[in-house]
Amino acid sequence: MCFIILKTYHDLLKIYGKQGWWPLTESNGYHPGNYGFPKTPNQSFEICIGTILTQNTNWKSVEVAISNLNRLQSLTPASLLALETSPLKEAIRPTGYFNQKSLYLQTFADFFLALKEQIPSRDELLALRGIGEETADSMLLYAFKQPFFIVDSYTRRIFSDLGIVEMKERYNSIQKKFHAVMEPEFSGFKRVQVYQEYHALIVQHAKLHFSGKRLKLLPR
DNA sequence: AACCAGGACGTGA
DNA sequence: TCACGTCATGGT
Repeated sequence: MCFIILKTYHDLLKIYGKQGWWPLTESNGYHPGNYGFPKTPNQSFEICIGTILTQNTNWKSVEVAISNLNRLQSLTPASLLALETSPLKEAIRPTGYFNQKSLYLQTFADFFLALKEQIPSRDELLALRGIGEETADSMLLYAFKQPFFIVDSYTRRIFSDLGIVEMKERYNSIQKKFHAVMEPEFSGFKRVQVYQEYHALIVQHAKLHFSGKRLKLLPR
């Protein structure tokens, strides 16, 4: 298992190169090789908004929604919180679930303001409506640079196919396996970079080689 | 024309 | 805990 997790990471990196996630719209999208992002609280906030909006939805739709919010000058915590409900729903409509997501976004904006630029704990995030384990870890890893490996549906598919996890295995159980392998190999901020890249590579690979639930090609 | 996309949550068993 | 149903738009 240890070998497979590390080898797959290096294989994907070799095939696709650095992905430079999280894609930030207001700073010209991708920034491969530059791990300085996010540089400002507003950029961190934009990432968090993206993690909520992309739930069970295509990223292209999220880009449209974030662009809409930016046009309304509502991409900051305070301005998003102040935005009326109906224009907010209209702005994020392309991502679907706009009734719940509008509530989730403003709940989070309120929480983000109260943080005063401190780093939230995983439990604090999980206590918020609309933030489950994957979304919490996405925020922690990409917006707050904390070493939490993200387990999404692609991760389950790829690594269940490789025989080291079960499709309906508990989130924490799968995450532990990755943490156990990666932590001894990498340390400190390096581990954050690797977790960021690994998840991005998994998504990139899955986007290109999955059709529905069927795997068309495995890494090598 | 069904199927699914970088999920979360509520419900009844 | 487990298995389903619901939320909703947009692309293939």
